Amino acid sequence: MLQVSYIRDNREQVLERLAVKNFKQPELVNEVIDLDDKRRSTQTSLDNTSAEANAAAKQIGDLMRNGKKDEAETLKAKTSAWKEEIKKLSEQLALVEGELYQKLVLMPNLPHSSVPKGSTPEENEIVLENGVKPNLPENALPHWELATKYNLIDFELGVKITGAGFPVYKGKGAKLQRALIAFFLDEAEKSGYNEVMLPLMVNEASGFGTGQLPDKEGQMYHVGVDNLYLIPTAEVPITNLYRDVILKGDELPVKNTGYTPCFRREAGSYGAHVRGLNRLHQFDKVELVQIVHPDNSYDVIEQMSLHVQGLLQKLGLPYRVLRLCGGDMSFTASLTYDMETWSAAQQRWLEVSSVSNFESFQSNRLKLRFRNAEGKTQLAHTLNGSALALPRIVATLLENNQTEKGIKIPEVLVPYTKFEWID
RNA sequence: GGAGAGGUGUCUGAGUGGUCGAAAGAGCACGCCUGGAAAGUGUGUAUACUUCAAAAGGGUAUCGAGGGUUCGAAUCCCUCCCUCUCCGCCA
Repeated sequence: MLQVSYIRDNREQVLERLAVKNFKQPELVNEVIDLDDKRRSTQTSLDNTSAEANAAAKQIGDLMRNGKKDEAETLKAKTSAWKEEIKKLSEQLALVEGELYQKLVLMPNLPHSSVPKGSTPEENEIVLENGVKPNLPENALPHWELATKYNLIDFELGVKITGAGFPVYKGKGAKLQRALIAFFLDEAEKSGYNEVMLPLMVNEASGFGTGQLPDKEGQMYHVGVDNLYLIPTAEVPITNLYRDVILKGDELPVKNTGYTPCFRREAGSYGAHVRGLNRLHQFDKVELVQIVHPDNSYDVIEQMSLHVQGLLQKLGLPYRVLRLCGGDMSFTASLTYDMETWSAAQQRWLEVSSVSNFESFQSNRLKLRFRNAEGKTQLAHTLNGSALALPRIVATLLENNQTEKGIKIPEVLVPYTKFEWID
């Protein structure tokens, strides 16, 4: 959520930057400012009236104590007008605040100046491409066939016990999952992240805090009896750890990492592109979250991008980094890098990580602040990134490393898998 | 799930209708003291809004959340949430 004060002070710039995101309702900017004017004037009237009523109440108390009952009664008689006024103004204020909030949550975050204008994925900027795409033989198999051939993943069994999109990993397939999780967590720790293990369900307040609610409710699984949501990403519980928190200046940066399964309903996505591991309802992911000083957040996003790239390099996977264009970015981000690996058998790029700077868009809603050098509270910047999401890594690993004699495990993973080949 | 107790500031904890944004202590910050530290001592120490104000400061709201009673609510009433203790169940 954007700060109203920022919108007020930077009206033209806000309009310009919203245009980069192809925002369709620029009129909201003026509406928000108007509503805020109304909010302020109503608040002022309410405050003034309350001040009068408070003064009278205090006076009545004094009169009673001094035995001047008659005077107290006279004054009492006058208070009903204030009470009515206060009630009316409070209702008005609640109404205006509600309207203002409704408009404000419709406004996306402002893109960073480096974000290219554009509306389709084709307009994303390719920042760099790294690694060698393997030349697979004619008869190379896509990962879902390899998974079956080597008895690594059973999609049918998942359907039987749960439904489509809930794969069952078996034998070396299961071990590979565990190895990747441990590898990613160890690498994060080396980069200074503190590991946390978290609830996989969150309450409504947390859903609001990171912006999944109210709009994206349909993307999460909801446990009705207890009104809890299965997390779509570890970002939700990790970031909400800091909801309503004021950090000391020297506590920044906060660097947390966590492994969790992620649950996404992905309603309406079917077809060839979601075959196998390409898109699932439940998948595993290691997430990085940082809370930083606003001055540093753009340095930090570069560091996070390098961390993710390091993982892909160590795994020997060809990848590219995209700077997302305004139209392809998420609602909440100011700048996003997507990392994609080359899936050699499918002959397409698969997104395996997304690293974003949210500036104060999330922290405003979370009320995540820190005490700055002047001792004042100030909204912190938040960033997060996957490092990494497992399924597509597994997909490209299986496809790209397939040989006549089996699938070769990358060297860095062998200490974790304890086997070098899937055969 | 049953029975009971309770939710106050960074923490402990007082406060049962007005003088309470809230005692006291601890912690923390700054200063004095000291060769240095401890002890001692002094001051300060919530958040948000503000078309009051240059600032100091002032006003308003907030004592789990939301409603209500009252001229006036941390304090009384109602609803909800949460925590603790005992019993039951259980990895």
